[in-house]
This record gives sequence, structure tokens and C-alpha cells, in this order.
Amino acid sequence: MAQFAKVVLERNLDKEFDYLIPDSLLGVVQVGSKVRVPFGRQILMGFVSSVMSHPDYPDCKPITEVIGKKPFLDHHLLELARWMAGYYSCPYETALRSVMPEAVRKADAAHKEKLFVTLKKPLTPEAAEAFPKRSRKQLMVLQYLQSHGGRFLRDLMEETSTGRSSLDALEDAGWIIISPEAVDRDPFENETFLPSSPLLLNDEQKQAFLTITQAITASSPGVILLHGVTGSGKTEVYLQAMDYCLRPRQRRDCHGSGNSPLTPQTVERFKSRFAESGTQVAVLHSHLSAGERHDQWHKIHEGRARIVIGARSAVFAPVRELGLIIVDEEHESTYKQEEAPRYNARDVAVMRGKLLGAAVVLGSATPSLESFHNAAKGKYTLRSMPKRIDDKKMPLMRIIDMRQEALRQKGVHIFSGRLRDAIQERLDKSEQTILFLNRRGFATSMVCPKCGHVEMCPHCSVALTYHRGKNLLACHVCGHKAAPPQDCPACHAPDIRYTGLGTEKVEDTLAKLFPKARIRRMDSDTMTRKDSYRETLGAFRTGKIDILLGTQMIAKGLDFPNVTLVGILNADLGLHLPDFRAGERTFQLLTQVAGRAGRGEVEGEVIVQTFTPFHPAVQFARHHDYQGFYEQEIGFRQELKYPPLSHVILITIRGTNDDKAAFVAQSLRKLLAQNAPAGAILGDAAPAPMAKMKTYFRYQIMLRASSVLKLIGHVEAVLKSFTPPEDVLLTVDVDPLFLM
DNA sequence: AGCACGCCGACT
DNA sequence: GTCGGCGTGCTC
Repeated sequence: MAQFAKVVLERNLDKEFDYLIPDSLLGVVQVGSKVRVPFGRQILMGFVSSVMSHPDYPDCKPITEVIGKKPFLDHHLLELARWMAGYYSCPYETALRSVMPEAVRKADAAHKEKLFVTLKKPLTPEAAEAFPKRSRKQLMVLQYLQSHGGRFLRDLMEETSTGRSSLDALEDAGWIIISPEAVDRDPFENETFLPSSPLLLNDEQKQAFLTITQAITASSPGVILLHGVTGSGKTEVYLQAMDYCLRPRQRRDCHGSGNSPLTPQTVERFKSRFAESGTQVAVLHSHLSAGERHDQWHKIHEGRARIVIGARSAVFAPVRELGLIIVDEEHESTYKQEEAPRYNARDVAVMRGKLLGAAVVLGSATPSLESFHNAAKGKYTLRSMPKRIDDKKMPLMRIIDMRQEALRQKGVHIFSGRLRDAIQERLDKSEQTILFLNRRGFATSMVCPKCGHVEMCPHCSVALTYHRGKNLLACHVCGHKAAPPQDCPACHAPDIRYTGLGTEKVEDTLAKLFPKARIRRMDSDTMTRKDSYRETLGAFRTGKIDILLGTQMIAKGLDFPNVTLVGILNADLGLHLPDFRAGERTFQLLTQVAGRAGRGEVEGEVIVQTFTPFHPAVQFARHHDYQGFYEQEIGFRQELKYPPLSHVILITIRGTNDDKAAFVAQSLRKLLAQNAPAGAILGDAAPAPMAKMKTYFRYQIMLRASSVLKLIGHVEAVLKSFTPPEDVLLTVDVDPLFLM
């Protein structure tokens, strides 16, 4: 019986095509095979998604060629891609593109190969004796290979100072084999990792460890939410759970999705722990070159690496016998991809675990409301680690009411008296300080005091930020840059005022207040060189910096024992954004930033400056009360039927013509209102909070329902019958994290 | 998505 | 008569 294959092509056709498997390729073509097929008058690359004996199409053409000996994808990953296509409403091909990195799909990015020389048969003393006297060099090479094992041709020639001719002669005589061998382009190949040993776990860590190991051996492992406060030793639990997972009896591989950016310290910690057992660790992150990515992928696919760490896309690592998936800092919005397929790697990890029967661990000091809600409902198993390791105390958090401060000091100030004193105190004791302000630049807007004009970005609805270092105005949304005008562009008044605080201004003020302190600013403006991040953190660790000032970048994961003071300059930023997650984000940020203090012997102090000291996000963060925050926040979400009590689908309509985009949004909204599924909440077609972005005028329609699958079918059906004008673009975001 | 075919207007 | 504009529709 003839066999046929369904093939997903390298095009956004959202359709699969049937092909005949020719007799010569029977058994070679399997589900997941990479193939070349005729398509019209071209030959295209594709992946076999299923094999069958009866095609759905009458006259199939035969598959031209199979690439690679083994299938590239197992059926689990294909199934995962199919789920993503359905859930996130994108073509199957688009979902597959995320599952397989470009570097692996493209044919030309093959393994880098070098010629390798091996001894074909051992050189016995008799044979050495009988060796022709004039072939001295050849004998020497054979002896060298005997004692050193196989060598790369290039290396061998250099080490024995032999020419290629002698080696070719040896090959012809049947002594050696010269063949191409794959060389891994390992981004960490020049670094050595000192082995580290497991640390003793405290009771809470042990509990967490046990829960995870039980899941690993269970038939349907499920999801564990590990809620551990900052400094509670989550990473150590992960490391030991991974080690357990890899033990021979378990015969399973595992992978962790680390928090991005993957710091060198994180990679080092993982590599070190598994250095002794010789377990290879593959690293996948966005800064790999195409070649490196290709090699890391194959290292995992062939089973040479049994541990994978990486950012978002690492959830798709082709790990064999996957046993454990760890999503650290699961609340992070970086897990959400902002282009199609707009997946959330945390949710994909949960689905992959479910499809494969692998244990999934979600870890965070500040779990997302979605995950904690799932735990509260009993969908996930909750494990808490409410105490820091080694009996270290949670830092003391002081809230400074900046409204009071404004009365006391007259006018708006960057530093409260309290924070200033606290910094001075740390300088006197040579302890370190971290200051956090989530805004870069010098001033966040340029205002004319006479007419009130604010200089806006010509392409976006945001004010331009003034950067004094480069003396220019920049848009932080689209990157537009302009020279600062000398007088007001609207009324030509000569005085222009800069208002709104950025890190550059803080750095300036800090230098004036503490002239002797060694201050370093860390934001995307100062971290321009590839290694500057590493260099700055190194300098801070070795005590060459007293005060580290920065944005988001310094909020997470950093562990510096000598930091005893953390100052949050403006806790209100982001609190008043038109997004129902504003409070959740502020709570998370305050908790995470505060977690940088007091990780050493001395108890830490956190000073939070705010204009809304009684906001729940501030108050619950102050008392390190996640549970309390969750309860009040879930009440609010319940009332307004926001996630996690519903799922959101956000449709964004954008166009360069405002009226046209608005009209399309209104028409689409009308169509969506017809035959909408029961229980669905359809929002108005309204201008997006950021009404203009990168020259596009934007409108949004928000849909909510108890389940995505109920809603997405309706949305897809409507969009299929609705063709917007060419210059109006639609995007559908399922479970969006930002509503801007 | 590509790349055909196809059916109209301005050029050698 | 032919070159080329891009609308429409098909590719297993």
C-alpha cells in the first residue's frame, strides 16, 4: 500500500499539502522529517506533520528529497505547535517557526565541519618495525595518533609538523581515516567551570524538593507553583531537582527556562553544578549567532546535552525524554512574545508538560495572579518558601510620603531627607546602595512654561525625553531623535523647561549631593557595549562602586551581599497606567527590587518614595504580604471580570489614516457583536491608550470570556469574512499582558 | 507567500 | 503587434 505524507510548507499558507512517499523513501520519511517537495513550479522545504495511507487530495506529487537522517521534530512538538496555532490564532506554519529556530530550518546553516583523523588499526610494535625506513614521518604520525587518539587534521599537521601529503599517503595505505567531523560552536567553550556541590536544604526547600521529585516520578505530574520569597533559595531547589531528574533510574532529561536576560552568573551556576558529572548543558538565548543556535539545537536534539537553559524560546528545545520543565520568575512579561505567534512561554511550558507527562515547576517570589489563582483553584500544587535561607531577615521597608516631603522641603525633590541620610550612612560604613528609577534620560518632557506646549514625538502619542549626555530629544517608543529647540516651537517663548525625572538627572544630583561617592548608572543608554553589563556588575561586586543607580535592569536576580540599602525613587510610576495589571506590576516590582537588599550578614533596609503611600500595592509590598495583595487584587478582578477570572482577546486595528482605522474598528466591532458566544463580554472599539504609535493610529476591541477556545472560534470566523482595506492592519492577541 | 495567467493601455 | 501594469487564484 502506497504511503502519503501531510506536509507543512515554509510559507504562511495556513494549509497542509499531501504528497506521495516514493518507494525509495519509504521508512525514511516519518512524522517530523524535513523534506523538499515540488510546489507549483518551485521546490519548497517543509515538515511532515503526519503519515497516512489514504490522501485527502486525488493526485499527489511525490516528495523530492528527505533532509537529515532523523526526523527533526517529534510528534509532541508538532502537537504543541498545533495547539499554539489554535489557541493563539495563527497559521500552523507560524507556530512551527517558533518551535524550530530559523537557523535549524534553513538548509545552509549546517554543522560546521572540520577534517578529523583517526587511526584505522592499532600500530603494533612489529608493524612499526616493518615500516619502510624512508617513511619516517608517517611512522611518527602514527605513533602520535596512537598516544593522543583522534585529532583534527589541522591540529595534527601543526603538532607533528607534517604536510598533507604524508597524511594522504597514510590514508591510501589504509592506516588512518580522514573524515569530516562536526565541530560545535560553543559560546562558552573558552570558559572553565569549577564544579560546585549541592548545598544543604532547609526544611522548606526540602518540602519543595520532595514535591517536585514526586511529580517527576508520577504518571501525570501536573504543575507546581513554587512561591518563594526573594532569597529563599529557589535556584538550589531547581538544581537538586534537575539532578534528581537526570539520575539513571529516571532516564529523563530536563530543562529550565531561566529568567531573561540570562546573566552569565546564572549560566555559570548551572554549568558548575553539572560539571563534575559531565552532563552537558545547552544554552539558548537571543544573542546567539545563527551558527551557535544551530549547534546548540543539534546538541540537544542528538541527546548530547541533557539540560537546557534559556529564555522564552527554550520551551521548544527538542529535549529527548523530557522530565522536568522549570519556568523561573514565571510572572515575567518577557515570557510573552509580542509578535505572532503571541504565545506566553510559561503557558506553553504548562501545555508541553501536559502533552508529554513532564513535571512543570513555575517559580516566583511574586507569582502572576493567573498562576496563583490556578493554585488556589487546585489546578496547580502550591509550595511556599516564606523565609529567606540562613535565617536572614526580610528587609525593613519604609514608605516615604512624598506629598509631606514636598511640604517640608518646598517643591518637588528627588531625594527625601530620610533617603539622603540613609545613603550617607551607608557611605560612612562602606556598605552599598542600589537606587531604582524606572525611567531613563534626563527629563521626561520638555514644557513651555508660557503656553504649556509639550514637545511630542511626531510618530507616537508620547512626550519626547531629553537626554542631556547626547543633548537630544528622543522618543522611547519609536526611537525618533531630534535636536532640542532653543525656544518654544509653539509660541517662541525663549524659556524652555525640562520636567519629569530620569536616571541621568538622578545621577547628576547624586554626584552633587555625595561628591566622594563612586556612582554608576545602569540603563540601556549606558549598557551599550556587549560586556558592559558584566563589567559593571563585576565592579559593583568587588566594591568599586558605592551606589548603583538603574532601571528595570537592576530589579531582578542580582545578589550582592554588601547591599544594605535599596531606594525606590518613585514607586508611583506605572501605577496609574490605564491597564488593569498596573497594581500587580507595581507590587511585583517593589517586592523584586526590595529583594536586592539585605542578602548578606547585615539586615537590609528599603526606602520607598511615593505620592500614594496608601495604595494597596505599596502597603502589601511593605509588609511582604503576597497573600494579602492577592486577595484584595483578586476581588477587584472578580468584580470587573478581568483575568484571571476571564481570558482576554485583544484586537488591535491600526492604520496611517486615523479616520479609516476608526471606521474599520467600528465595523469590525459590529460584526463581532453578531452571534457572539454566550457569556462573552465585548468591549467598545476605542482608541488604544497609546493612540498613535510608530506613525500608526491605533484602535482596540477587547473581548472577554471564561475560556479562550469558546471565543477564538468566533473571532476567527468574523475575521475570515472581513477583509480590511490594504492600509489597515489587524492583530489578534490572546491573553495579552499589556493593553497599551 | 510566490508565481502564474490574464486582460487592459503605451511603446518600437 | 509587444511590453508590462497588478488583479485573481492556485499550488498537493
